[in-house]
Amino acid sequence: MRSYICGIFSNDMFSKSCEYAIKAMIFIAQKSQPETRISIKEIAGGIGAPEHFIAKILQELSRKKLLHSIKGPNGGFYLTKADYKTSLADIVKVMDGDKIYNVCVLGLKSCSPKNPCPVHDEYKEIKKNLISMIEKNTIGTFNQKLHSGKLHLKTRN
Amino acid sequence: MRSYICGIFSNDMFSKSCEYAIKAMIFIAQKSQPETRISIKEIAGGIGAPEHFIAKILQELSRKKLLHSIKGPNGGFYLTKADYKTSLADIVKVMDGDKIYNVCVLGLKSCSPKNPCPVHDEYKEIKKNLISMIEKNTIGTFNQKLHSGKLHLKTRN
DNA sequence: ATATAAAAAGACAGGATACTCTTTTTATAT
DNA sequence: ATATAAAAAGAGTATCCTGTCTTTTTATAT
Ligand code: FES
Ligand code: FES
Repeated sequence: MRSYICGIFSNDMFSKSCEYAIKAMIFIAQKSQPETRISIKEIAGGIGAPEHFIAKILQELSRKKLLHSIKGPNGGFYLTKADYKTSLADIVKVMDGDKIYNVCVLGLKSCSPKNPCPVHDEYKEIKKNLISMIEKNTIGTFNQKLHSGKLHLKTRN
Repeated sequence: MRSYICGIFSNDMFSKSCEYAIKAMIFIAQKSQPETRISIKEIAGGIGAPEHFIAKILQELSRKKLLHSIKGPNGGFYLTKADYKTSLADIVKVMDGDKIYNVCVLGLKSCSPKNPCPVHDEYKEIKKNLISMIEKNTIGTFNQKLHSGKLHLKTRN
């Protein structure tokens, strides 16, 4: 058995970058009042991610307008009201592209009913649910749940 | 956006090794009559995998008794009747371990209701379906479908 | 204007998966 | 017994994600 730690099946469901991106968005939503800015250091500590690594990710999210930032003293990251409508799917697409919609679980060039791999039919429904889930859930909905106090963001339990 | 090709979400659902393992098992089941042996070369060609790479994978599957092999002239790989009962879950466990049962999609140390990450509840049902799917589907069931002629194994369409 | 604080950007190191190449072992046929 | 064919095993390479470090840019406060 390979020692590689895997996700749903063999790999992580999300890339590490994508995991951190989702957690960071949720953390910022939770911590920031509208227009309050949070620093990279605070975010990194809050979600248990390497500081310089999460910095890169925040830059990417910022470039794609999923969050906003201001440089200089008292600067930092923040979300606008509109940003709370960002879905998990939006984040995943920014971090890893839209492969989710056409990737075959067995590695065929593309997933389609015309060229189905052996597990295509079995996976079809699951895939639909997965996509529906990440499209429906937004940062705002997670934020509400977090305030109920039972959810965790840090890697180490 | 990173150029990394991803699976369900960001990563491949299965590792490449696991994909090849599943395809190889299905291919062998399809090609071999009981006790007929198939060579590495034939398997590699049949599923579109690198020859020496699939060799390693077949060795691993063989060590774990998911398939059988004989060395020497006229040697090769084959499946016994019992081997047809191998489930996708069995293969995944051999190739990548049983992380599927306790990995958190957001990278927490473990997935549990006591320490839920923000997407835990949304993911719970999907995870159940995924696990159920790979546990129910066996090499034998795929083999029957393959013989209907519409399924594909090779990476390139 | 200057110092400062914070993000943005660039370059680099580590580790794991994916893949290749070579040698060894073993069973078969002659 | 010997040659041969095929899997088993070992060693090494490439690529990519992950993570670290340093420098640059920019906005703020004094
Ligand atoms: S073709 Fe493989 S999952 Fe659709
Ligand atoms: S705790 Fe994250 S998926 Fe269960």
